[in-house]
Amino acid sequence: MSGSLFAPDDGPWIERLSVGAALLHGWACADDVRLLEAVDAVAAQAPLRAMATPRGQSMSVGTTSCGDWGWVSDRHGYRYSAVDPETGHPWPVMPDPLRALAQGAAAAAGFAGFDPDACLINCYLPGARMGLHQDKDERDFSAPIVSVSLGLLAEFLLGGLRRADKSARIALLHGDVLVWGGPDRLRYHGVRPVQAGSHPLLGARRINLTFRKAR
DNA sequence: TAGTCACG
DNA sequence: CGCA
Repeated sequence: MSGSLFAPDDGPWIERLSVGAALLHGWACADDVRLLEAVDAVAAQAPLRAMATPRGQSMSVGTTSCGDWGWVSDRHGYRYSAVDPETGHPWPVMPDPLRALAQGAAAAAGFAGFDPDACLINCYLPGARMGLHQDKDERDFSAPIVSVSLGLLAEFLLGGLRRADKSARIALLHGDVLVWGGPDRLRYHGVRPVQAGSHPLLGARRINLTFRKAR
């Protein structure tokens, strides 16, 4: 005998949260080193930076992107851009391990055929957070959102379709993948301030990868 | 309103 | 902590 009677210890397992949302526990754990190497390669070409909100305030997360489109924010608003505004260069190509992970996770959650053209990379140091918001800068909402967590624990907030709706608190651990789409595609969501800590692979940080179909 | 902060 |  080995392991707990109450928690699986032999690989990923899928928790269905609602009709269009699923939490894939530990889905990315087996590939974590490869994924982190890919993220580092992207960040070497398109450095993480704190973006400004349209009201001029600095976001607490460090952000970069890869793929055909990158999500950007400045005084002009939120939008997708084909080039990194910091360098004027196109975003780095989406590394194959990242694309494959997103496609596999989407399929496992019931969204076969997901073909992301944008991967937003957010780096959370302790204290960093993400306010409640909707992902609504994409052209159409038929494709799901695939969110991969690496490193420090995050307390994720999954709200409803209206800002005032109550949010559920979901613990996101290293390797967890959260997928939401269909009737849940426009759910408000956010991340509570990340608590201090240290992860064996990533140290004192959390990396989140968010895959979208922007166009 | 992908933000912060004051107030109860 | 929730609200404005």
